[in-house]
Amino acid sequence: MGFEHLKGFRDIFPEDAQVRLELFSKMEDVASRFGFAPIEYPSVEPLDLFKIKSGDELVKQTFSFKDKGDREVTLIPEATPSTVRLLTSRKEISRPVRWYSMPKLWRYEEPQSGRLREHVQFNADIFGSDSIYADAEIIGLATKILDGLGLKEEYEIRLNDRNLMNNILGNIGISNTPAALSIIDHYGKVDNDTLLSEMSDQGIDDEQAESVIKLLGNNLNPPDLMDFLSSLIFMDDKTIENVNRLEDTYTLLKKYTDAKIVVSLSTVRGLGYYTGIVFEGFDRKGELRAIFGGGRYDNLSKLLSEQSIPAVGFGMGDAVLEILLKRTNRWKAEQRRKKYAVCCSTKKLADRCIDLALELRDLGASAISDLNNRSLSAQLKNASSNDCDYAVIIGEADIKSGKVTLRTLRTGEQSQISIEELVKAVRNDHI
RNA sequence: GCCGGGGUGGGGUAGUGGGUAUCCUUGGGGACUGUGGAUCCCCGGACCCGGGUUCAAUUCCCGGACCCGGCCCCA
Repeated sequence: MGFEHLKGFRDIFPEDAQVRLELFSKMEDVASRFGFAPIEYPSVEPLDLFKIKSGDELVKQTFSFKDKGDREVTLIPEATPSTVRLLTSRKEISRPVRWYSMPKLWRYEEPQSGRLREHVQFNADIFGSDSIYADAEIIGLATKILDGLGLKEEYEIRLNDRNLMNNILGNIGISNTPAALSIIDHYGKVDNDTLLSEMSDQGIDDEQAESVIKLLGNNLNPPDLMDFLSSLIFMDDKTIENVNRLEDTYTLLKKYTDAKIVVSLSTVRGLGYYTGIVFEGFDRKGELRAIFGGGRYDNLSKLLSEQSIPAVGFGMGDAVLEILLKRTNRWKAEQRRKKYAVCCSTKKLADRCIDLALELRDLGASAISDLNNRSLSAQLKNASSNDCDYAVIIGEADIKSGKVTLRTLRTGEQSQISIEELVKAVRNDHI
């Protein structure tokens, strides 16, 4: 019998792991350029940390268990509560705070495309600013990451604002806002008749429901939002203010990216704790789940700590991103140091191979020598299947004159060069 | 939790109610007496698991786990 990974988990082999490593490193590089500092937190936390925010539905989908001290603990299903915990535990940190992390997250549910039971999520937050500059900066970070991956033409950003939606719904006469938002979130997944009956179940009359549905269908060019809304609903001062804020954020965001940006009034994000802007990134073909998503959550720190700290952040999971990169033929390793296989013609020279391999490694190259005392032809075969760029062959005759054979494996060309020349060439390759 | 689809060596496949389960590839070893990925030879490796029907199940039936996708939910 054999063992396999658990359902919804992944084994990742070198050909993918290498690309992932580079992907993560690019994300961190952009975050660092934006002045975001890395944090880490435990993979196991008290279950209560997540109950406070989201309640039973979330708890049902966690990998949770009782520890030996009879405490309810869980593999973390999201990054934000832990991040807020770190922030609120150190009151001297000067604000605004820009933090990022790349945790593994777990959710216990049926796996499907782009959603697994274990995934890695890039997560970034800004704490201590309630301005549109923070909103634009955090979305800008997400766009710079994707743009840096060459995806500028492949995705779009959908913007909306929770305050705006609350005011619109209020003006229409709908009081049960959370229920209405939850139904709005279904828009596009179910037909409009279903939406109508869902609203009806929540005590929203048909006229109100029709007014809402009329708002949802279009992805708007943000500058057109004011005219669009004015033509359909009553605009009080508050709503006008919300629209202006969203349009101003859009204007700022244009500084960061040329990617497509729309206002999508059906993008509300599921959970109730968002308090301002909400946003999601989608592939433009609309085939995949959200690439990233986030928003402003000014009340969460109060719930967890009694401190009131405005916050805006997003998460970007590895699963959907990987699918998108593969579909657009961008899933390949790029930066790789040159790899040398140091081979010898006879077993007697094996020790010389070790010496030369060590020297090449010191110079920053990747170098291997044979571990199994195999024939030269086997060593070369191995070099080729290990994806080496060059074979350095140490032969009996050559070594006496201080030379080796440098063979370019891709072309088969080879030449005799002195070890000094080799060292010089390798060094130049790795400056 | 629910629904649909799927399974033969590591990958890709042929085939069958009955005999040592086909072929390609990958992997390991060797030959070619110092140049690989060529050629030749050798070796390893599979019918998802359990139950049922049957003289006989990899094949038919049922169930389960797993994989792919969808629902629910979305962090």
